[in-house]
Amino acid sequence: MSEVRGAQIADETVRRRPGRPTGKLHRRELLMDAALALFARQGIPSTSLKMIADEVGLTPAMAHYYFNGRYQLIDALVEERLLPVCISIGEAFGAEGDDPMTVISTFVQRLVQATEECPWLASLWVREMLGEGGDLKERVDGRLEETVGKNDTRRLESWRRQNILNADVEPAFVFTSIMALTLLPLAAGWKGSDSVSRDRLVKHVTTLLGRGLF
Amino acid sequence: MSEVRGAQIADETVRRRPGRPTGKLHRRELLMDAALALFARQGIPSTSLKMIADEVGLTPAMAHYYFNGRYQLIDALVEERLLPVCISIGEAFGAEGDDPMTVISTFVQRLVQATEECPWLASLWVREMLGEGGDLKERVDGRLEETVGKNDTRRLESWRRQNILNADVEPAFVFTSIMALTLLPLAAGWKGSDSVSRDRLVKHVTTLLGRGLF
Amino acid sequence: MSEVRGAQIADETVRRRPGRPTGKLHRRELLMDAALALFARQGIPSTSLKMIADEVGLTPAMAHYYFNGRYQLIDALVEERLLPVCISIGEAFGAEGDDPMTVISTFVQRLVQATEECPWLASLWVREMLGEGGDLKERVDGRLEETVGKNDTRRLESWRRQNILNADVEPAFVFTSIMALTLLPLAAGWKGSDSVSRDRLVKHVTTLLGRGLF
Amino acid sequence: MSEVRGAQIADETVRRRPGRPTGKLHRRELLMDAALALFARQGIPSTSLKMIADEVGLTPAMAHYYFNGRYQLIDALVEERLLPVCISIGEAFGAEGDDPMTVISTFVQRLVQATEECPWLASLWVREMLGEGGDLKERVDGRLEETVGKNDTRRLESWRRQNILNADVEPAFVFTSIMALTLLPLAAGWKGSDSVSRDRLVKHVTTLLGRGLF
DNA sequence: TATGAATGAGTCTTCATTCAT
DNA sequence: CATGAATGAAGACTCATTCAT
Repeated sequence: MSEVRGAQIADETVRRRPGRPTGKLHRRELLMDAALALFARQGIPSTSLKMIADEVGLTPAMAHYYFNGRYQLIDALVEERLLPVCISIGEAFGAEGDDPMTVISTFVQRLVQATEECPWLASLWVREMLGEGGDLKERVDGRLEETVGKNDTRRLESWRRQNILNADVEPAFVFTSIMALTLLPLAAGWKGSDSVSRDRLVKHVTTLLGRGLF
Repeated sequence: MSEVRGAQIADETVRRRPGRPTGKLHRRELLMDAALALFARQGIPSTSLKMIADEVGLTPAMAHYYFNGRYQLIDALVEERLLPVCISIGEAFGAEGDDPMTVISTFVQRLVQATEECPWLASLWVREMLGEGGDLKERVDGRLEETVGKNDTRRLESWRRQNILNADVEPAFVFTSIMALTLLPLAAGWKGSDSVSRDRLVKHVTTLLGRGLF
Repeated sequence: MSEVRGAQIADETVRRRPGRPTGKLHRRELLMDAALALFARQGIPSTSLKMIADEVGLTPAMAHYYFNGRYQLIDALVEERLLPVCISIGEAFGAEGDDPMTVISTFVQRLVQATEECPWLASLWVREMLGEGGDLKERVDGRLEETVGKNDTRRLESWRRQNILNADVEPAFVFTSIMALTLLPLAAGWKGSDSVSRDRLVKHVTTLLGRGLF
Repeated sequence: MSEVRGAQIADETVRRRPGRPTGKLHRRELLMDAALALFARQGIPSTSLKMIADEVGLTPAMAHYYFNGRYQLIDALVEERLLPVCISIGEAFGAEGDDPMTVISTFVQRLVQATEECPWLASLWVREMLGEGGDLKERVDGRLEETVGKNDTRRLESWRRQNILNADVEPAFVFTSIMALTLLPLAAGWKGSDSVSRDRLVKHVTTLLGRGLF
């Protein structure tokens, strides 16, 4: 999953310029890291620019300077952090020719692995991508529809036509079910930091889905 | 499910005192109704006391007066609205002697039905009961542990011992999986207002769980 | 010119309720008085809500409380202070049957008299009603057009048709000329506080206009 | 009117140094042009250094660098742009031996012509040279007094002694009246860009003054 | 009980200015 | 020369809370 560039960018910058550990890029990325961490922990509306700036040792005015406003900071997070991960994960649904179980299993695996580099992913998705007023939903939904969304519906439609899907299963809920089963435990307090726990989650989810869906 | 007292409380109050349709109790309940609706729609941190008061045609000062502060308003919501519903639903896990599938099926059914009277339930749970800084988690978690929580773990432990649970399924994730599969679609934009859609969701979830878990 | 209610409103309130010198109405009017004074002296954009509030011994938050924002404070000033004066003065142009010189003379007289009760009038008009981005222009222009504006153009048109106007005089500039001759000296540093100076200004302007226009 | 150096300075600079079209002098003049345009359109207090710099494609830091601060930028505008125009126009009042009508007529004509090269003149004068807190008044007033002001008062005093002035006309208001009649229409929305309109304004004003004053 | 008034802290944002590079 | 970075002060506005009435 090399496409997923998360908090690494900043460190790479540092590595490339060992003598200037506080370049503009660096601080920008640090701010985004802090923002994601705080957003995931406290929710977006409870997190002020000052909190984010404090985390990096900057003034709120500087946080504003880098992003031209709180709103644009969120925009930047979506564009540079959230969307790349989502698209990278979503590609699992686009791969051709695989049998349903492999598709879903790969997807879940990628999803769980992504949360290793992006610990904020689960919490952010669950808290801000649902409902109507979510700060992220409006921004992400449209963007994802263009890329990933089409694969979902196409795949599911194809499975439904081939009667692969269990009769009592609602196609419209399948994708949500996968996301729910995978992300909710991660978003909850559960600290699945070690890879063993992570693997267990993957197995748990794929088992449930494999037996339940098909 | 007579134990589930949602928005009805207020009306009952009115019925009990037909001559004073705007008594203190009534207003208190109206405020809680408005608070729950707004909390579910916008999230708790984005909802000010003024918004809640406006919704009912009261002043923010009165909203404060009735609950002695915003914090205590949330306390009251938990105590008088959220916990009763949760306990009522959770009892499905406590009933003796049923086979696993019936227990879960009943639970899911109750859960979905509860969202009919309490449309705020799913959104509130998903948004504010996860992570660490959730406004509700700290308040609800302890209280639920005392009552419902024990049943969960006891039941799951018993199933595990009897080897009823699928080997690849993680007992610690079972309860979360049920909640996730049921509440996430409800919390998402999906408008499952009619009973048909509701029934389809129940069938979808129970099918997934029935085949997947056991 | 009894219709012109300026800073008096507040005092009337006080007079009516001698025991409560700090009622809401009172403070609101005091704030508007202070705002007009500061706006006239420093210009609208240079005057912060804090300055206005300080003048009355209130916090900026209270100034906001009374008017729901700086923008709305200006709205209130226009509606409750500026427009009433303008309309009252403008009626001089609407009176029927007078000969041109009397019309203009009355108008100038009213205008000058109005600045006695509303010392802010001249400065505010000259500084904020000209150009394009004026804070007042957009608000006042439309509102005045409905009432006073029609009289202007009708009268001027009628004079032009009767060949009363001097041939070298541009009808489109007549109204502006009257305003300019009267208000600019008042807006400039000149302190025409005593009635003698005021009368001299009226005589000066009417002479210039009387001989020049007709 | 070769003394009036407006936006031309910059181009002359370029012409003088064909090889360096973006020298320091050039940029300085460009900044002053932009400042004058914005000051005239929006008023001085509403115009930030950033806006001015943006207009020329420079950074605010550079704008600061060229003038050592916002305050000094305004100083430079007065010294290098505003005063030269004012003095050049004012000389009309200093010329010896002309009859009153010629003096005034020449003055008005120069004034109107000056606004052709300096479209900011009228707006700036009307908005910032009146009242007490005007950003320009304090700077310009003293400087003009030394040069032009003396002519004014001397001429007017001499006219008054010769009983040339109309009895009902106030000598102290004469100069203000001329400025008001000429600049106010120009400062208002009226777009007198074509020379025809300009000539009509000159004729209108001189007629009014000629018949009214003497 | 109920409200308008009041406050102080905190929100985001803008600004002129400074400074190291 | 020129700029990006940084700051502190100030801007308007919101909020939960308090209090006198």
